[in-house]
Amino acid sequence: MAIAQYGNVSCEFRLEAFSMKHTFESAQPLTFYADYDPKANLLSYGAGKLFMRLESKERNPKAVLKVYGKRSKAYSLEVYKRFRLDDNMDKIYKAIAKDSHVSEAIARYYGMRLTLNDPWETTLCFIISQFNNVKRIRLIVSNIVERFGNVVYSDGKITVKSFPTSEELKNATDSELRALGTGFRSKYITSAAAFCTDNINLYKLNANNYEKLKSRLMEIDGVGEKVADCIALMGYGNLSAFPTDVWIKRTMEKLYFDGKKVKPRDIHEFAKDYWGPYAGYAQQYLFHNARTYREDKQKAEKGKSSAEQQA
DNA sequence: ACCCAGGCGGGCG
DNA sequence: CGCCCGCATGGG
Repeated sequence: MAIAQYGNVSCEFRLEAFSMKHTFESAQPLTFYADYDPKANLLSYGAGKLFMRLESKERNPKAVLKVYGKRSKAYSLEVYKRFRLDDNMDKIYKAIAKDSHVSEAIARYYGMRLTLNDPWETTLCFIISQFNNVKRIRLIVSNIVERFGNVVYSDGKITVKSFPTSEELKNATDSELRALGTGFRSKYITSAAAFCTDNINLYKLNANNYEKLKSRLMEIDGVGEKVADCIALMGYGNLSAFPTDVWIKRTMEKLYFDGKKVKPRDIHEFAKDYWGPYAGYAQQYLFHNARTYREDKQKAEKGKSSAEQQA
């Protein structure tokens, strides 16, 4: 593929630890509707009124991240912020790699970053995530962007739409949303959209006060403790948050609680004491490892057994 | 057929 | 408070 067809390079980042592949396979809000081409390691998506196209040349552990688009300072700052490129991964890895469980996950998914997403976008994505799986979350979010988003880029080959604002969604009808696959979550979506438009300003919440932030977010219909943690982590960049979903619960019980069933409160307490201010990064590595390494092992087993059958 | 998926709100004790 | 249940939908 000719680079020219992507337009001009607007900025370029040389990074010590950045993997677009692992970042985009790790089930974060922007990956729920981005158009990602793993062969070219090229990502396209709409963010607010921006269109982003990024290409990563990975030279593990060094990477070059090229950004195609408008050559402006605001644009490059947006990319910088969203991909948390100022995170000192060396320092973070040292802080969370306290045992082989985390250090092995870091080795496998070296360069995976948390992303910093728009608060409303994160809220909607994780309301949809409840009692759902990643594949379907991706589908539903894409459907919503396709149906309610505005075109931010179009070149004849690819069209990219922005994520709809709460105001753009609050008047959506129930049947309209259910047609997009939202199911029983449809009422949460319209209720949250109205609340975030009229009763709370997500853009004025204090990102640094973890407990306060979480309790404010839980005022939103359809946002409980787990979803609030996801929003705090990926929508506000509060790295103290430790979202405890079914995967993390199982993983934590197995690795740190001797296989015993424990409550999310016990897990939060452990995470806070053990990983401290970077607990959120530990969570993302354990979560991605639990899902992906398991899949890879299953594929390997499958390939092995079929190979044995053939032999 | 049955079980599971980045859970939540409501109702009950 | 804590516990239990129903909730839509598609894939393994």
